[in-house]
Amino acid sequence: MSERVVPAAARRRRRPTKQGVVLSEELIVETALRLIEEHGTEALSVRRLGRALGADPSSLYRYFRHTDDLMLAVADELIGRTMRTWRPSGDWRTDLRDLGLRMHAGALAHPRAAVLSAYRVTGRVYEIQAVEAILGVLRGAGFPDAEAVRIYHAYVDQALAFGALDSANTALPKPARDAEAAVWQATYARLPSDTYPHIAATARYLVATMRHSSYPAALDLLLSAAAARLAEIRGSAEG
Amino acid sequence: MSERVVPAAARRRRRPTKQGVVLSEELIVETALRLIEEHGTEALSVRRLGRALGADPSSLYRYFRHTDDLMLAVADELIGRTMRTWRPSGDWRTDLRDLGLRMHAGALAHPRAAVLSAYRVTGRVYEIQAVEAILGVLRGAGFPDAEAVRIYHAYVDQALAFGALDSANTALPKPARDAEAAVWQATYARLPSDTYPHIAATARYLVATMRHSSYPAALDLLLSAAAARLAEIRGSAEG
DNA sequence: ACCTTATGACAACACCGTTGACCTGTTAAG
DNA sequence: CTTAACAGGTCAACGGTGTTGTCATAAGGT
Repeated sequence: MSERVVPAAARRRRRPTKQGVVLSEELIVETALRLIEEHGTEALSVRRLGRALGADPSSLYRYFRHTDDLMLAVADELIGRTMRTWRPSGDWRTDLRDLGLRMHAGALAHPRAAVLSAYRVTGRVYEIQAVEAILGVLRGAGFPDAEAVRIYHAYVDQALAFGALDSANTALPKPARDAEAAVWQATYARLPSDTYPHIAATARYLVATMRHSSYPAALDLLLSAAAARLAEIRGSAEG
Repeated sequence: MSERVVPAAARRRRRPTKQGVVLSEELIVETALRLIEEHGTEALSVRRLGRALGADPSSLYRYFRHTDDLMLAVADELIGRTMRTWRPSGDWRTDLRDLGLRMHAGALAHPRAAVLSAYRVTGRVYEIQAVEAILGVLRGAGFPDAEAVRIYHAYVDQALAFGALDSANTALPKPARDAEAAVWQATYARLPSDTYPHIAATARYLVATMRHSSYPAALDLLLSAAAARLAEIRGSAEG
């Protein structure tokens, strides 16, 4: 053993697989993403990925230390794709709203990766660029550094957390999701108004909104609060 | 097979295990929670739980259809514990803040259950009570129904999402967590200020805040925005 | 006291991630 | 052009997982 994984830059001997495929970090990451896209969250295992690539599962351990490492790479690629298509307009609130929704959408498109990337710091290129960009928007808007960091942190974690939450839900096997919907219709919509007055009174709204993610609403609340804070700051700076 | 699981109410023959334990849904749920508490997230598997109970793993399938069902039961018990110790004061903002922090803390204490309960509707007793209580606080504060539901949804999902996010992080094996911390210190704190001016400028704040959960900050932002919205509503109602 | 049957136990299945030992084609040095 | 080193692919195995079909038995109603 000693060191099984060789850093991508130092790779030289491109020996093809028995089935003729030439492996690479990128090919593996792409295939993993494709697998998740096509066959859902649970389709991703080292063994299946090996099969999809036309390589022995254990070969992957020449490129990634564990499954986790692989998932971090996938996660970073995801961040990269989101950032690559983002064009800041100059208005901080619009930009952060837009970016938040993009990150959320990206997460939904790749549920399993989203869950992993949400609670891990990849420390890879794209992640760093994203951090820089968001901090830039906030500081550009006039938030003082400490405040910018505080809001940055809440903003990013919120996007990641909702992304993970909603995509975990998305990734449920179909019967389970149907069961969820049924619970709302069957259980919550029919609770008696004497024991559960508040639920009964709002049942129609509840059933309607529960279908959609609450992320946009939560995001708007956060941005409103930030805007209010900024107005305060500007006011006291002038006064 | 046909139907392996018998509803709790209909159980009659309390046959003890080979090792002399009398199983029950409650005992299983409690043991599962204890196992998570004592030996961390990964200590929970059907087989280990069976061992801890002194029963064959397959016996558990007489009580729960799959692991998932079991986890939902665990999740609901968690909600129950949180609600049982909550004493509303009458001030909506204080109460929601308090409850949010409690839910978050509860999630952190039981990482694996938190992750599961975050994206599932249990439809069980305690969950329903929680929904009723929160809606009650919001409507009592004067939010009109549609608005109350919108805020309820964002509030709950945010609590669950951050709970899951932070507890997933908590549940990382120790070496992985140390690695995370190292990434912040080693990578982010040392980026050159010419290519990453915003990160460099705020590095000290970044490193400091990244240690703590951003949930309290996010919660406060959400509640501020809700308060602002409420003031607006009251204003237009009077005017 | 008997019979039914709920419920526990057993054994097996198909999967999983990971690793140590082995083998071989590529490549760089002579 | 040959050759030797070794990166990188393969194989087989380990110990784990959730789940299920089948069997055995003690509890409880009659």
